[in-house]
Amino acid sequence: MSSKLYVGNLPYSVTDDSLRSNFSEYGAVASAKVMTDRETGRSKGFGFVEMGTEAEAQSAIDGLNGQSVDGRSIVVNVSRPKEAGSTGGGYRSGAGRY
DNA sequence: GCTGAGCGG
Repeated sequence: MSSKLYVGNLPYSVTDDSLRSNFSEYGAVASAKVMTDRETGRSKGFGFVEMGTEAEAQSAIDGLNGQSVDGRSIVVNVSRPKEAGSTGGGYRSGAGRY
């Protein structure tokens, strides 16, 4: 399931609805969650968006990754990318596959 | 009405 997208470097103006709207353009958004600080109530600057399918997720990445939003380049990538190579250390094989 | 780590629960 690589339909989970990690969105980082987001402006504090972005909210769950904003992410959903932005990702909704590229596909069906299963769930959009912006990590807003519970204590201060401000956005942490990153969020998570889960698409219906991986294709839509990749489409959203290809469309929103590295794009300038609010004058800042946002980062859109699959949640917890699997770094191929090294054995052990990091994430275990299973989730994360292009 | 601001600032800035980046993978939530």
